[in-house]
Amino acid sequence: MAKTVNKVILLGNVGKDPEIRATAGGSFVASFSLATTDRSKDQSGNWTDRTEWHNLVAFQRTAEIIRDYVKKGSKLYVEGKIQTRSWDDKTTGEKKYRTEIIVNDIALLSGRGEGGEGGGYSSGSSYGGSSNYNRGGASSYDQRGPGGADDLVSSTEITDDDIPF
Amino acid sequence: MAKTVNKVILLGNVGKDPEIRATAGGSFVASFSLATTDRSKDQSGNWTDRTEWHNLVAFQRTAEIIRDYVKKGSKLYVEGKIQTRSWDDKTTGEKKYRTEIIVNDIALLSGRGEGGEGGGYSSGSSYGGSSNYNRGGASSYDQRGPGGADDLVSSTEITDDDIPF
Amino acid sequence: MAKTVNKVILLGNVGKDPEIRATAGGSFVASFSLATTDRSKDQSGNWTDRTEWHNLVAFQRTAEIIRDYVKKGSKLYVEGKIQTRSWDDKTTGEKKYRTEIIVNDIALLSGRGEGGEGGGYSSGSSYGGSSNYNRGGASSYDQRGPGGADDLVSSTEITDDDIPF
Amino acid sequence: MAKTVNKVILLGNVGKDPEIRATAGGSFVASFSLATTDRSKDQSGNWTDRTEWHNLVAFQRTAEIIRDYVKKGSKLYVEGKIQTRSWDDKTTGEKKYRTEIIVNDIALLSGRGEGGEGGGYSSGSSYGGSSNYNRGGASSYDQRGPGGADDLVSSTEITDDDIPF
DNA sequence: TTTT
DNA sequence: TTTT
Repeated sequence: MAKTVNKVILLGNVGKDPEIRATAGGSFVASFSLATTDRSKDQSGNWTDRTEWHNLVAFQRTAEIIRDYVKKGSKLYVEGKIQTRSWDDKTTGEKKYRTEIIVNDIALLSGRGEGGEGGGYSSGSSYGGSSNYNRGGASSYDQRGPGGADDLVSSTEITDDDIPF
Repeated sequence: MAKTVNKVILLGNVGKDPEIRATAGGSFVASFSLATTDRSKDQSGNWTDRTEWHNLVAFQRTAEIIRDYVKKGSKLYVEGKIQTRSWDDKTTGEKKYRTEIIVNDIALLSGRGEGGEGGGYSSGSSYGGSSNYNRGGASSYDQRGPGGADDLVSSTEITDDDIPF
Repeated sequence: MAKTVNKVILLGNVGKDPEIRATAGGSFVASFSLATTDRSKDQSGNWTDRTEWHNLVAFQRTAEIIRDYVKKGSKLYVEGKIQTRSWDDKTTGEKKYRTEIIVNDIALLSGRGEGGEGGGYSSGSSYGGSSNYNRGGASSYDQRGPGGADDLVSSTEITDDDIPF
Repeated sequence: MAKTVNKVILLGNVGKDPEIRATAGGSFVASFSLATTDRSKDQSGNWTDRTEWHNLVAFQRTAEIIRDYVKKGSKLYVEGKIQTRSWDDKTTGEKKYRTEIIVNDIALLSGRGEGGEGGGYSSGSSYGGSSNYNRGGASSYDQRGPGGADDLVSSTEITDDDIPF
């Protein structure tokens, strides 16, 4: 039973390709930004748009789905909670804050091919970074057994059945 | 019609008496903090609580209701949206950020008398600050006509009809 | 200020082309169904999908947007509230209930061309029904002045600027 | 990952003491109604209140908390989803529908002693029905070991430590 | 059937 | 800085 509630619902577009890190324990963390746009009237009575950028962080299975299917421009529905981390800046000694949305669940609203100028869902390219992972890799969410991700890359035609959710 | 969604739902307790400011135009702004508590398992598998402090800002009529009925300890349901303001620190020149919840609607969950060690809903005390307002003052939400706030303070018994919502 | 909260958030697909009715006062009402799908484990531990059909009702400007841009298959984000109407069945005398979602806001998640086997967003066809209106007509939400909807139909290439939201 | 969203947020008052049933497997089901009130303007421009009654159903641990702590008049925050069951009426043969909110989580907003004219949280009374359970009974959520519910009833003073959440 |  |  909840004693308090801290709930966020966002629907917007991803600003850049997500950054994926692996933890020592082999789990994944995805970080990315999401833009929402508010239309409101200014003092002069004119409608103006204000874009809000949210810092999102996702873990584990959700991070893997993001790694594999979310890229710059993707339209996403997100449920999560607000969390603010604070630390003391090493140089200035100042208290610093960063507010992030801890993602609980997402719904992908961009079809394949939509949502970004980059490659498709399985680009096969690799950054080569040590703890930087790339979409298109095998996901623990993919439970099709041997063949898994390779099939995803090599199949001549990708059907809906190839998408593991 | 919305193109994007930026929605926050919070239920928690107010950390301090809200700060109320008046704008040049005679409108009100209420600023206050709200605590939510998350229970999660740490690495050792023990349940630990983490308290999250949210910075809330409310305007106009909602600010007046907050001025009049919300105080330290009040339990509150809040709907709003996330907004991050940024500015350049004058001394260090650094970019600074502050994330706030812009309040759209609230529901007061503390009965009168609950939610704080301080006085009741109409303390009658005054800070004397130039643009700092105190609960118990006349509210534009109070539409009882002449007598308004004074009656609220002087009446021997406050009934439900005295609460303007 | 709210005393209670009755809030619904849905994201799903429209089951049929919406029905549009006009009120005596010249306002519009849109009725349509929206499907959401729940994945849960049955008694045997197998994942099963259950589709839930929601009856949605929208009014005024939102109804017009739905008339003009929503059709069978459209993916939609909806905010609203739950409302149950009841009446006595004329033949059996029984009390009957119908629960509907009163739509407050929507976000269209299907691009143009997506979301339905039917015509595009501006079919130009007409049912001819007395109080049955068709997408593609001039909308009070369309504020492009003279030319409005006709341009929408006749233009050789529809750009984003043609979509009035 | 979600493909669709079906989410309900309610904050209101419980209409009657919840009904608790036990399943053959020893699990619990709680059924109760919750009222929300909408204030809207009627045709004449007057504010009118409309009370909406929601049928809620909770399972397992949540059902036990409801059994033990929720009663007529309790103020409750609820998260859940909409579900409509249908069946064929045995006598008339008609299709019948009942829309219910399947409860995922609750937050109790009535303090002990608040929210109902009836007894306290541990009335100790029993209906005697075979599959009808009463608040105050032993809960699997209560992990105080031997003594459990009896202690709850017989203790001269109930402290916060007696509440298992 | 609740609540204020 | 809240609350239980």
